[in-house]
Amino acid sequence: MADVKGGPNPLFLREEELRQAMELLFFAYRDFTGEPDQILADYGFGRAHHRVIYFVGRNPGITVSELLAILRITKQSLSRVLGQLVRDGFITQRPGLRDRRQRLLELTDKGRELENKLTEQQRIRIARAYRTAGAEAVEGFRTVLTNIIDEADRGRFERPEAPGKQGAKAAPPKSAARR
Amino acid sequence: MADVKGGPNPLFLREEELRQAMELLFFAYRDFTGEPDQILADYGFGRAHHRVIYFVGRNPGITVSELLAILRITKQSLSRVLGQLVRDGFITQRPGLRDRRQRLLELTDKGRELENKLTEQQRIRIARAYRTAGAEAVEGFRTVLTNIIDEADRGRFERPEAPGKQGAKAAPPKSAARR
DNA sequence: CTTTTACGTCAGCCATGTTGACATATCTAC
DNA sequence: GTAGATATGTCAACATGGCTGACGTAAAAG
Repeated sequence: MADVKGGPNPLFLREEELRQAMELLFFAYRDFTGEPDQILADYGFGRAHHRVIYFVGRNPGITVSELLAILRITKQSLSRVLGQLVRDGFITQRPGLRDRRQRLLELTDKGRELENKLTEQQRIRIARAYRTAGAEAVEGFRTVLTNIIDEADRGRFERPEAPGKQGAKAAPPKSAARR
Repeated sequence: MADVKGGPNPLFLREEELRQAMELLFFAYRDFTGEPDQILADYGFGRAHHRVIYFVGRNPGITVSELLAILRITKQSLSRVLGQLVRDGFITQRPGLRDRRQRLLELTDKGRELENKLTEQQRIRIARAYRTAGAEAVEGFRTVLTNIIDEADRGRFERPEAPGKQGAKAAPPKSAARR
């Protein structure tokens, strides 16, 4: 951690730096996801339910395939938790207008309530970290994390002020406007 | 991010900003952990094995309880994967010197080899993101992530140049020097 | 000497991922 | 309008990796 500017072993420093990043990700994700679990347990749900509720809440009218692409799980796995959430009245399905094979997903009021309860602690945690770290650090946080993400999904996080390659994507992905 | 100092709807922007952070974490972690899995499958292992191998490699001589505290799982869960790794010759155990009830864990050569294979892609991914984002962004990334982590574990990531509260912790946690 | 600690183990349960096969409704193209 | 592709669902079986609870042993600590 001393030995900046071409010390005796820059490769070791690089390695150490990379490993610290990996651990930061591990610990941050561990703690970030750790809190909502008790609430979920009260409902007989797990993290998978949380993820589904979250992304349906964020993308009202999302299709099943879009959700699958985000979560990167099989339809059978999704079907299990999604089925429960629909049966228990947290999510509604309705056929697509243009394509009636699709099941457009949306949170019910009950679903929105649970979503809010679940993410509240996470929002507080992030807000605290953002406040403590300051705007400049937040900018760096976003930049690095975006670059860690597979290129295919970076579009979700494009900033309008980005100079250079600003394609034509301002809207989220494809969903959201299919109601 | 626009709309500082009381724009039309600062609360909405804040909410949006926080949700983007949550999603950045989700996608980054999804892609960061996604790659090593094929390699693990070749060995008949899963992600749990990877985590154990990683943290034992990082903290040679770590005790079982320390590992449990990092992973935040039960000893029964750890025992399953750790047992396999020891039996298969990736990790060795030896009794502690001061306290012979402890089993100090260490990677074997075989273990180190696998560790390297597993984290290689992850190191490449982080290195690419760091290079693209630049030193300043990296600094912000570290600052924000550290603040997302539970206070109890932030010590692992303390920087020597940090002004203000620099306690007396320079060495990692407690392990590492117990051989 | 008793209690606490560090670790292990057996047994069973649950959540959540997987593969493979098959069914149905609907859209698209020829 | 029929054939094939697509969106979704479902059944069955299996693996991983969490969990709880109970019990055991060796060593440290009082």
